[in-house]
Amino acid sequence: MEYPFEVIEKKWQKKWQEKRVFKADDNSPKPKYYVLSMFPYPSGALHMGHVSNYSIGDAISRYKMMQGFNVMQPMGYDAFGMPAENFAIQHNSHPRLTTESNMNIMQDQFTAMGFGFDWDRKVATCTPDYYRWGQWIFKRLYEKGLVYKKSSFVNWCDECQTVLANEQVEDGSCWRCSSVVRQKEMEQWYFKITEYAEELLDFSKVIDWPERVMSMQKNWIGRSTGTEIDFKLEGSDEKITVFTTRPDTIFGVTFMAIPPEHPLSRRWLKEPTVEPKLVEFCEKVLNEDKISRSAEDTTKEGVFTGKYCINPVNGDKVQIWITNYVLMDYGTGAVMAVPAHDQRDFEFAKKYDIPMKMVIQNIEKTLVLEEMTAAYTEPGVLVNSAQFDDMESVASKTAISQWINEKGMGKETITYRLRDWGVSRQRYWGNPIPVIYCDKCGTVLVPDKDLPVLLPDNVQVGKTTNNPLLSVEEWVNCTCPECGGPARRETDTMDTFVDSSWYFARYADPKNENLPFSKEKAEQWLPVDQYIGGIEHACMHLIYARFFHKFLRDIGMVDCDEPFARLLTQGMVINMGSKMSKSKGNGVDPQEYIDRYGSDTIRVFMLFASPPEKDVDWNDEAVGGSFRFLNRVWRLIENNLDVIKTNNKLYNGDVTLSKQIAELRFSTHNMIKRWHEDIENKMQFNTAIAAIMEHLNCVTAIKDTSILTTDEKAVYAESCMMIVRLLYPFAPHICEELYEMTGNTGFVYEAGIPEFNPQYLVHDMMTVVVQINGKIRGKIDVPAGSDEETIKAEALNIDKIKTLLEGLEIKKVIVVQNKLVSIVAK
RNA sequence: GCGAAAGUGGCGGAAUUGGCAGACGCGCUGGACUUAGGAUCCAGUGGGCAUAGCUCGUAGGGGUUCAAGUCCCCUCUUUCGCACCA
Repeated sequence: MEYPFEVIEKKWQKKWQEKRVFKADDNSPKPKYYVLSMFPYPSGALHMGHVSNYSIGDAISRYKMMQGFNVMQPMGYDAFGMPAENFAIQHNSHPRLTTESNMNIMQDQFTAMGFGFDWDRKVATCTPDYYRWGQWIFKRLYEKGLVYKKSSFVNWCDECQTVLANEQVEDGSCWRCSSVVRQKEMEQWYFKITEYAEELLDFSKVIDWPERVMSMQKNWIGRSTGTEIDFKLEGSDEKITVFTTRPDTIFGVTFMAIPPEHPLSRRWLKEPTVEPKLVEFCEKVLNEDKISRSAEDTTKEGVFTGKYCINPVNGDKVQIWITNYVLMDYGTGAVMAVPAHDQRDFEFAKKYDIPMKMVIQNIEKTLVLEEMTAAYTEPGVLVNSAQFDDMESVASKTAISQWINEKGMGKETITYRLRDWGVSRQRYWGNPIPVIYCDKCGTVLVPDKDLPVLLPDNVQVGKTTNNPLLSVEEWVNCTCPECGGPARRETDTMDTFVDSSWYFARYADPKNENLPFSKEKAEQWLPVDQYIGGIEHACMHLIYARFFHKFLRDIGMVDCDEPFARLLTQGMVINMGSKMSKSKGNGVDPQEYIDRYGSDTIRVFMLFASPPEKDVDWNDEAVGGSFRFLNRVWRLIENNLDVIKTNNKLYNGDVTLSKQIAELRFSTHNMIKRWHEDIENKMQFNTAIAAIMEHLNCVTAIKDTSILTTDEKAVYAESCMMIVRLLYPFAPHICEELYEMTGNTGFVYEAGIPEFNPQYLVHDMMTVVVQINGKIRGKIDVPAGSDEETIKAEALNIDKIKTLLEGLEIKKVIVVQNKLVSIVAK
């Protein structure tokens, strides 16, 4: 017989809703606890990843409710984005319709899973009352000089007709349609996230983040200290600035390398005397896609420009080459090439027969320039470096850098790998950028009172090769807010990562019509105490959100430094060793299993299968195991209703119990202790559940309760009820039902959090292991707390030990109280 | 190449201020009850052997220690992140 999960899950979902159990109260006197799981993209169905993610969040949330916190666990939808638009194109529909219908379907699934979300705080990023405030924040960023527009080369997908972020390009192809991505020069709006690079590297204000995520972000931001050095162009006052981390090699520069995108390259290409092969080369490189151009095995190529610059430290004439291996958007976009001491420059110089100059000699003084087959990049002693000769190369870095600074030839500086965030997207289904272009007034921001710039519905999605919004003429054409003359709207929309960069703050004050959220509400609820989501967001969403939060702090909207105090990155749900995906055909639909076993079983399986940050391997048979476990709990309570009902809470603690029942009491309190530790310290729900299973085994070993005394029945009743209460965060529906069946009123969490009694965790007798030379040879039971001498004597008195020790000399005996005796004998 | 994490039964995974390796679950084997079992219950389940016991065993090799999955050194493998970042 299976327990009636279908009936009871519906029943309790309804009750929770009726009693507003998960409503986060703005006026509660209880301390707040904000649990947040990353909101989903409304794809139309919850997948196993969501179920796993939200089962973790819900377990934490309900645990905190038991502890008496005023818990806020909100949920919403990351509802803008390209998939909806592409789907609409294919099915000749409208993104708004499909998105709304998808959100409705998912809402039903959320309900069926019974997750404890406060739906009154729901946020859907595609609604005007949400995206209005994204536009508002865009304007605040702009006012602070953190938004700018520039032309640069970006990843462009012809098929999808939009710019792609770097992470959306896989092996040179579009992640969605697999067509080849090319580089296209476009005007784009950028957020100056680099302004916050230094602070984003500082994690001292987070409480608990995975080391892994922090190091990924540090790596991504890529702080690098070095020196900027100015090289004057020959016969001109104009200069070309390089960034180098190796000022110690400055005397060894033999050429200058710049990319085709460099302003000087672009200027020289337009000169009438330009060599055709230079133009040809630049065109070739610029048309190459970013991925293959930057691949490690790409051959280094270049063309000499015929121009020279002057090395400021020694007046050397330096050839300027346009090359394919220098990046325009890192450092200054120009590299001083030192072939003798940089492998890339070495390869290039060899290929084009450019001179080399050795300026660092190894300690043994055995380096010969003509015999080098690779650049010498190790530390050494400076040579050919004027007054710096004989200086140790590492120490010379500072000395040379200071000297350069004093002479006004350059300065020490810090460069980041992190680039400014390009937020323009040439697509329809996103947040309109609140900008108007006027022939007279130039770029004008839409006044606050006119926000939001509404996304029009009557757009011809997919019918144009330009921005879809261009097709809505009555929307594009507008009047200039400043001069009242004719003007045009910006037709790019914002990257959807902008929408998700502040949603956690909107949940604190979701209905606010005057601001994104009030300062008071933000102070009340932020930071998020526990954030849960996938590791794949480590370098994107989680950096963007920290950036936004710090900006919002700087304009006085929030007062904490970090948005997410604790972060848990949950693993993926995989099937037969690989990630579930449609293309692999190994996806598993949660709904099928909700129907078969109920949501409590799915939750228990997810949480029990492995620790939350590890991948969960989906296993049909093991799910059945979780179901069996819940059935065993159900039967235990159902079969013992009388004993539990009449004896629960009767136990007064100070009575004699049979050995078995004393052991049962130990098991109960041991379970409570382990449950607390596993959840509180390690968030290891798998071992917390294992502790409950072990205890269940202990309870079910008692077959006949009729022979028990009243006190023993009370202990038994407690041992049963504790299962119901401790299982609650993981399998809430069945626990609410069992709690009610056993004569309780209200909800399980209202009973508070069970605490163990340390008194019941003390055993009278302890088993001590006896080792001879490290091997276990026997065991003894001794009264707890026996002194070392007694234990030692007991151990040496075991017949078997005596036999084994015959003819041996005891060198040493180590006694560890309550644990073991280790005898060293020869 | 650089950086990080990890390697424990047939499987998912427990156990680290060093102290009985394999908790809990899946699977498997045998049994009970059954017309039946994808139900339930009981027993067993790391390998080997001369099987009341002994012995080997936490990727491999060395070391420290009375005692090592846990600490130290070396090697291998896997996963993830970054990858011409000057």
